[in-house]
Amino acid sequence: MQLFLSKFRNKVDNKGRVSIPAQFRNVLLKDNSQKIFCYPSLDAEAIDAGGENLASNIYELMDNLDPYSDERDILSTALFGLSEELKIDNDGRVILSKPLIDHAHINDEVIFVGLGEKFQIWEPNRFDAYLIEAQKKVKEQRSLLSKRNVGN
Amino acid sequence: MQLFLSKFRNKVDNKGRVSIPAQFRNVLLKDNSQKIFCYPSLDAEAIDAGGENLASNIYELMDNLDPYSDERDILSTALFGLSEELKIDNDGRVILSKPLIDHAHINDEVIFVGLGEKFQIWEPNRFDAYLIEAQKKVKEQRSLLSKRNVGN
DNA sequence: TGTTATACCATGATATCCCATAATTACCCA
DNA sequence: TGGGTAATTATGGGATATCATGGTATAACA
Repeated sequence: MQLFLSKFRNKVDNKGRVSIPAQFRNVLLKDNSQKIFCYPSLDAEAIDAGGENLASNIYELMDNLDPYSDERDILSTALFGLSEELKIDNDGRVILSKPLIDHAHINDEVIFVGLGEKFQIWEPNRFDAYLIEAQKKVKEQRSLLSKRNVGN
Repeated sequence: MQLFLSKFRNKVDNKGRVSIPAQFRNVLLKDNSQKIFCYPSLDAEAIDAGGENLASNIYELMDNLDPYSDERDILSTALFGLSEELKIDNDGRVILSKPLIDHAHINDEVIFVGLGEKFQIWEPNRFDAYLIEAQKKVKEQRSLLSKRNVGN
């Protein structure tokens, strides 16, 4: 499978349309997708997205549950109920739904971030803040590591 | 598209009519249904619904139970006794029956939630409460769910 | 006859399709 | 290598189709 890599900043026009970066579209095509599968990210105020491959991963999770159990209904409410398949139009654009926009606090611009088998869609400022936090954590980890090294 | 995905909020007009979301209608068409098969949800104050596919799955499930078992009696009463087939009119609407409305405490608006092979119809406020619980459960179980993925 | 369900029509909002354009990138060949 | 040409891309706008929803008229019914 080809991976989603790198990041791109695109505009949301006044009809709510956003271009999927061409590089990502190419990955999706290899995955046989004319649509993207998305859901609100569990850990971040961002949208998780991908092609058939990502979708079927989620479907497989559900297949392991008893079809008529309470547990399955509850999990599929959160997984299927909050997921969406967005059609990619002839110009390579999608329209993000209101719930997804709200979850990620998206305005008139977004950042697409490749994460390998999936990608995320962020409001640019929030993504920057997230990056800074992430880098801070990396540095903390590193200083912990180097302290151990001092002992040698 | 063949699974019920995402959620939609629609109005119930003063004749009791509700539009089935177009996306769901498309799934039903693939399933050859001009009607929806509904019954009061066993574990929730909501309506379970789907097309031919759901109906036949439930028949099948019933067939596999011992004809004289309590389990079968209870299930067949709970499901078939209370299940209904609602005609979809030319504008894509159905009229919910009084018992279904009562079970789900529906007023003048509903939420349609896709759960994969079926969907549910909720009174919006009750759904919101249920969704919060569902999200909590997904987060709890996430490590379990994602461990299965590691194998890939 | 009054009541309820069904078919039909109207409308505003939204989504979808198609085309235009400017900017960028890929390509080719001297 | 350079420079010009052709594709690709992101983005905007207008026209058309679809959708949810309300209303009216007709048919079934009891």
